[in-house]
Amino acid sequence: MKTMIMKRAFTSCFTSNTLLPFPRLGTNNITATTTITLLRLHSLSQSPTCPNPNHIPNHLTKLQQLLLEKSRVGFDKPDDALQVFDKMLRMKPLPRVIDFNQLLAALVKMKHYSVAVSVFSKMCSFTIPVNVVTYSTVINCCCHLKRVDYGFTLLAAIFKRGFVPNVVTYTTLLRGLISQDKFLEAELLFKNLLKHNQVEPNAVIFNTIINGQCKTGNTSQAMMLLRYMEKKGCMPDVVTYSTIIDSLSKDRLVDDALGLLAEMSDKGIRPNVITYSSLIQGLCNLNRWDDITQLLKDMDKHKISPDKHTYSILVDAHARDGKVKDAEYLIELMIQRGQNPNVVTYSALMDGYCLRGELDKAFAVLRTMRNKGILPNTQTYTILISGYCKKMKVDTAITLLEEMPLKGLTPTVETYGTILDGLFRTRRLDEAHKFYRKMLNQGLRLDIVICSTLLHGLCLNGLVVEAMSLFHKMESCGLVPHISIYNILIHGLFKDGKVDKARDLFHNLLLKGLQPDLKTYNIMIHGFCQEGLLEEAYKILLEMEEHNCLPNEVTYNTLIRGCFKNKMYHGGCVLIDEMVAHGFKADASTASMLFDLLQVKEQDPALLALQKKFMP
DNA sequence: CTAGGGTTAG
Repeated sequence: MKTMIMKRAFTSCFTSNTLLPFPRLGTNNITATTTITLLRLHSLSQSPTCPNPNHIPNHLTKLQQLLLEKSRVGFDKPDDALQVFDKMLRMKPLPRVIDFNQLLAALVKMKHYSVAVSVFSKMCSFTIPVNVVTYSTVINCCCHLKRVDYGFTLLAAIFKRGFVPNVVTYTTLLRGLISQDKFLEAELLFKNLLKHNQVEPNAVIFNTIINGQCKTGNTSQAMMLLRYMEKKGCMPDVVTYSTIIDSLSKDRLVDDALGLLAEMSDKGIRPNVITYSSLIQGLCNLNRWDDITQLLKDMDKHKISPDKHTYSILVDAHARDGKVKDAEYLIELMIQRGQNPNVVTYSALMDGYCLRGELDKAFAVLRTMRNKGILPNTQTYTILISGYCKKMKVDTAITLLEEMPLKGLTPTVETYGTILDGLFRTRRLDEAHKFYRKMLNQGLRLDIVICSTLLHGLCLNGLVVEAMSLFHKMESCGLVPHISIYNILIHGLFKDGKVDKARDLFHNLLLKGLQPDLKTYNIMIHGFCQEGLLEEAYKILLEMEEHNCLPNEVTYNTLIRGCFKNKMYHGGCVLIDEMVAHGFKADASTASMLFDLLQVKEQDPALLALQKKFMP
């Protein structure tokens, strides 16, 4: 009870009213035994095909063989495993713990987590001996079922029965916490485990925490933890390096990632296909094709074959870059090399066609998938729906949306977001409202992204009042508005002529400690310029410099046009000089405005000065 | 040697 963990465990124990038998989780449609399975099991257990029957002293070994075979090949369905389980229950003497554990492991392999949990529950009610391995396996199932709380209940049970949780048990729980976005709790638990010497940490537990740090955007801390484990004599392995390399690649710090690749190779840790795939993805995002070619050559040299992930990354990169033909070729290539493309691969290709607006081709990909027996999933549909919406073909998009449930697919907020965006952009407000209600009725929760879509759509259609009320609703729901949400609203308010409200909202975000971004400032400058409030616009320019948010080409052009529009020719001139000094150029719109001004005949000295300055 | 935990694709 000295440690955090113990406290935690026992708290969980008391908060959950059932310790044992284990609460049933989710649905498990375990049907009655089938004759066929029974017959197969029967023939297997008496099998003359056993390599050497004389070496099988009793039925336990046969069972072991069966289990080994099954955990290698996998049960065809959870029922099979349950058959084996029932058979095991009737054996005398009872099979060893290890055999039961193997059975659970086989279920985990099939991802039938809730079935595994109910088997465990039965084991408990039949008082079949279990050990810490059994518990760890079941904790893992709970974590996969997004019930880390039950995982901790089980940890309490481990203590209660006098078992000692080990590094695997804790690693499983840490991973469970991290997968539930509870990284801080995971980190705290980990620190306490080390502090109180509750575990002898190994690479896997470190890797789990490192992965959590990477997932929460703390790659530099992950790097520090890597150095720490080296210092403690726990050598990082290929997973440690791959995890950080992947994170660096996603942070666009591919050169640092390449540095780590060199480092691991120096230390004799061999990179694998995952390491290379992560790097290739990072390079793809930066369009560094030459480096990609080099890495593929390295892989070839080290006899590491690209797998379907590697190919899918490449297909996706080419497709997003508009090179759909190359993407098609890559798919051909991967098939030739025995890596079968799957739904992810084809969805990436389809996305490429959608981006190019080639919807017929995108739809053809869907047909190809069907011909190959690859089932399109929710994301496939969302990509296609988004493609149709972008082309303003919202009716086709709606048809696809309505087709989804017929295929057993459930639209996500993302799917609805795409449809709603399409409806707003085609000004079909009643339907937008209808689908919004439908989305909520399906139990889908609003998130920041869908809110941005809605706010943008409402503002686009001049419904700023409705947008503001949704904004307040968001805040009361505990959704923390991101700066881009403010950008949408401020822009909408200005467009609607509500300068005071726009100004208020801007000050509001400052009060909340939110940092305006370049877009915020540009929107403010644009809004003030439109209203002839040039001084306020200029003050924003000074403000952004103070806040280390340097103005860009858009900032200057907006302000310069604002000056000209308001006949402040001298100010415009000064700003043009300043802009040029910063290495920016007048954009098309400013240039054409300037060109028009050169034709104006007026006795304004500032205008004459301007004309003199810019007259060819 | 024998059961449980870790890294990659939209």
